[in-house]
Amino acid sequence: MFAECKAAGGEIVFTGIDRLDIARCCGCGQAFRWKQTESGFASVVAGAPVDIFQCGDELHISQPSRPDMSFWENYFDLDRDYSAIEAMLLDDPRLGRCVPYATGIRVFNQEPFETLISFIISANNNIARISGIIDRLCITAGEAVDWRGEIRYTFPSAQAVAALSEDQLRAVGCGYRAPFIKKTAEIAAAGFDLDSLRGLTLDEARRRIRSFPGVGPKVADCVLLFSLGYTAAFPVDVWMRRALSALFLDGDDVCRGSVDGICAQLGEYSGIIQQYIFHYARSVGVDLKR
DNA sequence: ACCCAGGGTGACG
DNA sequence: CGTCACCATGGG
Repeated sequence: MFAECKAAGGEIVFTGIDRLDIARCCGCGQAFRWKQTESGFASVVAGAPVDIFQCGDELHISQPSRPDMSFWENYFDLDRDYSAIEAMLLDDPRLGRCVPYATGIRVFNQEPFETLISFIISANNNIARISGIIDRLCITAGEAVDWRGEIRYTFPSAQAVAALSEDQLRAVGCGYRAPFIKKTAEIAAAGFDLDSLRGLTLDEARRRIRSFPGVGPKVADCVLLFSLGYTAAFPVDVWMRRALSALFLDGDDVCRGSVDGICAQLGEYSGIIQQYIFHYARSVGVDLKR
């Protein structure tokens, strides 16, 4: 939620934002291409370079093309009442414990193809290395764009990724995921419209997106949550496994049924709540015992 | 040398 | 349905 938005001189400013920690958002593992600068963060989104910085409850966005407020409002999920979500979490001591570690997080609405490829790369991998692989992929297959004398690279199109050989994908560090990425890009380039997955039931969207090679339950939910608007999608990785075990299962191992039960309890925003739990787990560390 | 990281696939019961 | 070895890679 925000109070006001104005555009002037190629800059957009959202003011009066309740609950935003942009550094936390950019570094929490939902997006891999926001780079820290002296004053804020820099990236390339939708083919155009962008610089952002936060000052108190203001978010400043600079880009060369015409400002598009509604795009960024949606991208940063600014039109959602996160203070209400946090209030709900604070009602439950198990979830309330996560809030201090994660307040200000927002679930971005990113570009579907970029998110799909990024999270195929994320499988059995760590965040630092995922970012490096994606950077090299963009340099190899993306388009160079100039921004105030600095060269940045767009995330490559499905066609551009599909045109790479498996060896080229291995050369940027994809490893054994190279054939998955190539085949997935080929399917997307052949006309599989990821936006057609919007508005389905969650289970149906899951079923369809898992037809891409390299996309299992966890990657599917990441793409649905981080790029296709499914706020109930609930990715469970090793960190979530630890946190759910400690917070909800009295130390027992997580199984599929227990996750379904927890999600039903958390409700339609379980995916957003997942971000709070995930960030708590990563902040507190492996030592979630008790 | 070993373990781990925002896991998925295929083979086998 | 569930389990399990295997898959590249780099950092701790």
